[in-house]
Amino acid sequence: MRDLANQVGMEAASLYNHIRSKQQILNDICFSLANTYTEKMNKVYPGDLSPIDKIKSLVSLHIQVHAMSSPIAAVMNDEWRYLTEPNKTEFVAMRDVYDQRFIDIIQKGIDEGDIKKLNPRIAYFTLLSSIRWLQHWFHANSEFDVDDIKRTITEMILTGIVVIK
Amino acid sequence: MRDLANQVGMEAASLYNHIRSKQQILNDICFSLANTYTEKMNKVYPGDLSPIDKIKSLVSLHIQVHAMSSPIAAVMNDEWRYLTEPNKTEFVAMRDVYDQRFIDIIQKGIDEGDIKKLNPRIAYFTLLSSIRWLQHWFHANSEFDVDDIKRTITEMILTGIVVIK
DNA sequence: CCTACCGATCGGTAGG
DNA sequence: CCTACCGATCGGTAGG
Repeated sequence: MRDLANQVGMEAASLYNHIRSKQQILNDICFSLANTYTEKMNKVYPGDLSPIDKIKSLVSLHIQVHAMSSPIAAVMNDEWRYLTEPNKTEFVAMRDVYDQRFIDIIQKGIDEGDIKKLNPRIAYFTLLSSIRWLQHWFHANSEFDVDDIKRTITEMILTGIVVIK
Repeated sequence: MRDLANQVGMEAASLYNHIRSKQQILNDICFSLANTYTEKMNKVYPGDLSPIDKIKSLVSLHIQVHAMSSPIAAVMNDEWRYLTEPNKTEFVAMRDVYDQRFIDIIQKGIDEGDIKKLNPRIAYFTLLSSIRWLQHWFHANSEFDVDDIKRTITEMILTGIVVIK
């Protein structure tokens, strides 16, 4: 809190005229992002897109979030476990629903013959995880271009790195 | 340190008959793993394998490390930034060499026409990152089987999730 | 928004 | 390996 206060040019004690507690900041960060993801899933999941296109659309949001606000994404990804109850339980419940729907989409793709017969949970974690490095490496002055990243990551998830001959 | 002492059944102060400092533990963890990775790279990099087979071999080690000692992998991945000097500089230097050689292998695969024309740095980070979820999800009583994970992740990295028709 | 301060906790040492 | 303890730091409050 001293570091934070210093960044905005005041004493730590003065921060408490603007926020309730350190926990409240964590809470706000985690749920604002969780809501963004959940809203997107609520739109995409029941829609008419093919499973592959649904995955493309969700992956695109994940990359966008990491690129536009990577510190926020990093805090949610790494610090959600320090949420206090009952917020932690609520957060985990939201995440579980999101995970399950994403896995359902993968399973549907498998059933329709468009996605390989992989373990859908392993495929899901591998897919999502492949985006996470952005939270450490992507920042405003990054050497990387968002569209280049979006193209490359999406291509790798869909068809890998190997040239098929 | 109190938690750690409690786990091994002694007082925090007694720990210091066995270790020099908390920093020393972090140091030992980071460099023991960094050495494992560096030794493997020193063997694989100059070898006769094709770039694709070199990548397979390195990916296999990464998965093995995460599966066999995921807390160690998690500590190195997430806490190396709290290393003190001169250790931090040395660690980063080792990692930079490792990264560069891995990227060289990808570049060679591109030059030889076996790997798609992707940005090799983006491809490298995406590839490595896709393994990281194991540090949070894989543990002794995990629902997942190591060989199943190795097969699925390797396949996804190489040829993605889509069925080519 | 600041000064002054609190109780808890941290990594670690002295001395046995 | 323990008791006793230290100085630093943490999130946060009282009172203005």
